[in-house]
Parts: sequence; C-alpha cells; structure tokens
Amino acid sequence: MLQQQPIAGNGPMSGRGLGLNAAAGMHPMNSVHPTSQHRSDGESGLEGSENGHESRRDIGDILQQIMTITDQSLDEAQAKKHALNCHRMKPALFSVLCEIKEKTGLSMRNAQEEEPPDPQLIRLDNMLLAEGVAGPEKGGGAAAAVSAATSSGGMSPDSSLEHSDYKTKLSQIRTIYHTELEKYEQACNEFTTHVMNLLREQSRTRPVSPREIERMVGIIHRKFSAIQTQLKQSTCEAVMILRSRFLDARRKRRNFSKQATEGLNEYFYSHLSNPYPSEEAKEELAKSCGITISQVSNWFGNKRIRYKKNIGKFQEEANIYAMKTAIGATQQSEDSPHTPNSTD
DNA sequence: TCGTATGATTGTGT
DNA sequence: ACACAATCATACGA
Repeated sequence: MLQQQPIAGNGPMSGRGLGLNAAAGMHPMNSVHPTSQHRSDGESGLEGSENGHESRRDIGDILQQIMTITDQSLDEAQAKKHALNCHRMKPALFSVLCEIKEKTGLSMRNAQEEEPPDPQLIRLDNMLLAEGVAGPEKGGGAAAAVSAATSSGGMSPDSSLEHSDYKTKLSQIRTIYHTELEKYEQACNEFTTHVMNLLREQSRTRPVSPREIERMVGIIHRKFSAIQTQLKQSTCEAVMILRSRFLDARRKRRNFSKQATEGLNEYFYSHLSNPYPSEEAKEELAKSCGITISQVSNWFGNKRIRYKKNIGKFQEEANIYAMKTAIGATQQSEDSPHTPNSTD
C-alpha cells in the first residue's frame, strides 16, 4: 500500500516534468510562475485562453528540444527539425537571432559599404558614350555627322570612304564590348540567383536575414562591376588605338588641290623677298584655298625651308609664277595705266 | 616597287 | 607665339 506512491511518482510524467523544470530554471521568465506546469495535462483545447502562460511553456518546450537534439538519431533529428521549423514561435526566435547576428561582426562592414561612385568608372562611361561604343545604336546619327563633315570641310571624297572603314572597326569593337558586357551580366545574374537560393535555403535553418542576403547580393554586384570596369578600360584603349591609327591627321595626309597650291605659290613667289604672310594675308589665303590658317602656316614654313635649301630646283617654278604675276600686272596696268605695280 | 613630293609634327631657339 | 630645321608618314608618278 505504501510502496506504491514513490514509484508511481516517477512515472510517465517524470521526463516531461524534469525537462520543464530544467528549462524553467534556465529561463528567468519561467521561474516566476512555476505553477504553469499544472497545465501539462491540458493538451486538448483551451489554447486561446491564458496566452502568456502558453507561450512561456512553448519557449521552454523549444529550448528543451534544442538541448536534447544531439542525443537523437538522424531521422529523429530531421523530424524534430521539421517540427521546430513549423513551430509557431520559430519566427520570433529567428528574428531575435538575426538581430543578435546583425549586432555582431558582420554589421561592422556595413558602414563602409556605402559605395561612392567611382570617378574613373564615370570617366570611362563618358568616353565610351562619346565614342559611340556605349549607349544607343546610332545609325543615322553617324552617317549624318559624316556627310556634314564632308560637305562643310571640303574633304576629298575618299576620306569618307576611309572614315567608313574606321566606323566598321569601331562597330566591331562595339559588338565585342556589348557581347562581353552581356556575358558578364548573365554570369552575374546566374551567380546572384544561385547565392540567393542558397542563402534562402540556409535561412530555413540558420539566422540569415533578408537584409544579409541583400548585402551579399550587393557584394557580388560590386565584384562583377569591377570586372566590367576592366572591360570598359580595355575597350577604351582599343578605341584610342583605332583613333590614332585612322584619324591621325599626319597619317591621313592629303595633297592640297591644284588651285590651293597655285594660290599659295602665287603669293610665295610674288613675295619672294619677304615670304611671310601677315595674319590677315594667311586668313585670306586660307579662305581662298579652302584650308586652315595653320595649314597655310605649315605650307609657308615648308616652302621657305625647301626653297632656301635648293633654289635651283625651284627656279623653273619661280619663273612660271613670275611670268604669271607679270602677265597679271601687265593686264592690270593695261586696265589702269596709272597704277604703279608693286609686287613685293 | 621605288624615289621623290608634300603636308604634318616635333624639338629648339629667339 | 613664331620661325626654322629635322623628321615622319603618306601620296604619287614613273
């Protein structure tokens, strides 16, 4: 009769009771209401009432399960894991853990991650845009520019042909640039998706907050944009080389038109004693010959030195132009005999 | 293909 | 800023 009691006291309730008490002992909140264990047998119904007591029991429950999880078999653990995952208190715990994680370590880097726009990247972008490599496809725009240049600047007809060669090469660079850029973008997206999926998967069992995922995505994007910067840089270099090869005026030397050379020679030989045209004279010559003032200066510079170096060679030319001016002078004097001729 | 002509550039001096 | 001299790189004719 008497022997029953102590044995019965250690019955099926013991595991749970001990567990709860142990958990309650670890959790400061539960120690306030030790009476809550009275409800241990009221599992059916009455859940809506007395919410405070309920949640305290729940937390204790979860913690207890966590504490004992290492003692369980794999299947058991999986089942427990699933149960924990589905537990209604899980989101709350999850957010607390995320918060703690935010406050430690990882968040330190957050402050300096505010990216200042890279000035070098902006320069590269601007240049690529200016060269027509980046930005929208320009079909009519370039053609219009070329035709405008040809019509306004008295360019020889084949210069536009060579310009189109330049354009072809440029569009090749453009195509390569865009394919590469697209490739990088695709790789970046794939990688980002992969990492995001991975982190989302992990976030079911680990405190990985959406913010952390976002941050990781940011890091990946920065890495890829660094690669893109390199691509832009090498594209810029290629364009510069192309420019220097095709648009360098020295390589594209064209002889002046016959009329232009004639006009220049006329002035030169009629001012042989002082072949230094004034600023106004240069302007006048430039206009009449359809060349620039600096081209006039270059021409006179070359002419003076080459004439001086070999007067004999230029004698014939000198005679021809002397004759021309003489004829011009006689005609002029015939027109108006009173005007004295003074050619230099 | 080669030699010469020629326009442009560079370095130097004033 | 300009002139000169040397040089470059292409144009052009034989």
